[in-house]
Amino acid sequence: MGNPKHDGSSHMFPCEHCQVRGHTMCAALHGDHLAALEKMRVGNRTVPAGTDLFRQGEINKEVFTLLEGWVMLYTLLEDGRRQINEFCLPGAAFGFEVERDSPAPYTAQAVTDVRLCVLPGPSLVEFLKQEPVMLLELARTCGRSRILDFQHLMNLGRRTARERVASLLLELFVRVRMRSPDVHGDTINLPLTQEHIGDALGLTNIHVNRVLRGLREDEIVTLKSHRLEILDPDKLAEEAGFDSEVYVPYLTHQ
Amino acid sequence: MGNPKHDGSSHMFPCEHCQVRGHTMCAALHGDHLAALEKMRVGNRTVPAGTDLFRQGEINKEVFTLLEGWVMLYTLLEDGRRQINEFCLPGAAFGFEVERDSPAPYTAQAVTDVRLCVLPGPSLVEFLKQEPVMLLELARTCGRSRILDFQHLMNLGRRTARERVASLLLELFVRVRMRSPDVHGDTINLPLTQEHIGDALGLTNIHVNRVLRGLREDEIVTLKSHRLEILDPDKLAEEAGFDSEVYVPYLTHQ
DNA sequence: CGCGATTTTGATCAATGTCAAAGGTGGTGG
DNA sequence: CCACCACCTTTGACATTGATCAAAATCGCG
Repeated sequence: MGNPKHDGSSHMFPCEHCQVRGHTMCAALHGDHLAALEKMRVGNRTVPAGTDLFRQGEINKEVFTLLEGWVMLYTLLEDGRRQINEFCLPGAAFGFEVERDSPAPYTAQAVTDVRLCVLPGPSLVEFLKQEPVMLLELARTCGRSRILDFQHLMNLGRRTARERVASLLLELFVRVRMRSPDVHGDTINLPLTQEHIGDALGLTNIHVNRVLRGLREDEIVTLKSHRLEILDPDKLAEEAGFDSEVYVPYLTHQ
Repeated sequence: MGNPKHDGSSHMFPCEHCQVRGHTMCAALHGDHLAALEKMRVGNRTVPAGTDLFRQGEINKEVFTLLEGWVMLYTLLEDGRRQINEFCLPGAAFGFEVERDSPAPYTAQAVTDVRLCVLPGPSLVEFLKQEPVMLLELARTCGRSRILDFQHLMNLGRRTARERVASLLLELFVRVRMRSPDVHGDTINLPLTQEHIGDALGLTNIHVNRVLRGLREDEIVTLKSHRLEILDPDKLAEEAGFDSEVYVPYLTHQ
């Protein structure tokens, strides 16, 4: 776990060339407006897996946009129980301070090595007031995330362990695939441990393991050395109780 | 369950006199700006307990602001399992269509008799583009709601039944109390059945009942005929694992 | 008073957690 | 290039929480 590498000269990464801009609220900006945002940037940052971007209970004033890699947002109880609230994929933004000067109620930690774009929160808020279209996109994105949260509440509250695992794997498969529409096939990289999966689904890593074995034996999915392969998409969707009609639209951007 | 009573003449309820405006995104508006919003209003609406405002799977184009009573947002699985995602209290807004022309992924239903302010969604979106401060407040409110969602994810994923019940009761007590700062005392109206509580917490109504008995026997809270009395606030907070420092700020508006 | 909805209690069961320990795997330094 | 180590996965035996099934008691309301 090394130190973050910081790129001071932010003009080295012009927003014009940003690989994920189309998936972010920045997509709304062009020309001078985009240039103004670019001037505001703290810069890009690269951190190794395991790094905390900010911690539960501490004040955070930076807004991050994930360029590459996976980040997770989680909450801890005092005795160490962990709930992973969200897995962030490239294009996702996080770190907005919704309540001024309040400590962050969750931790953001890099799951893999990660590359981020960093903006100063307070300046961004001022900027957004001048750019209602971008602000609207932020609000929409937040709304979409809440729909995903609802899906996860359903997972935790009312689904069996097997349904939860199926649902999460399918969700992640769809989300990863939607970011790279030109790639096809039934396999993706999934840089999570079984403990990550358990902490997102309210299960122990041990039980996740047993469920994964079941899904493998039934030839629905396999998960081996961070590769997720979907053997039977229809059966998986059925196991997950995943209503594609309703939920896929909300997985697109995020 | 009667029909909704609709008030056609929206000028009968000027926004100036709105009881909950201070708790909503409308708080940002004054003078002509507020008048413009008022002109847009469909009007106020009164519906009896049990009415669906909109249903999962159907398109909804109205944005509701709750003026009086309780509303719940829930998601159903095909076999009838229900997850209540949120209890809305006066001042809460819901019904925004975050994904254009997509079916609502959850149902909004009145828990009690309810009075609402109704705005046409598409016009509101256009209006918000002209009112960045109000739009910012909308985004902030959505962000705050997500923090609550995270709290609920922790409930469902990592807390025991007793902790969940304690946490929900404390949350609702605080939220109800914060809306009427001049009222004091250790008792509030809680118009939920034990089945509502179970469906919000991923428990059966039967188990909720047993947990409530435990909390009553330990002289922590009593819940009888829709009155919630907090006998021992400190013990309750301890049972709930509720970190007031961190979470109370996010309960204020919503 | 009577009916449907809700609460309450008891007995039993199943899903998932806990504890323990044995394999694997990948990465690092000698 | 190998050996070691930390971390992760896998499996088994057993414990526990909360679900399920059944039924009685109570409540609110017309």
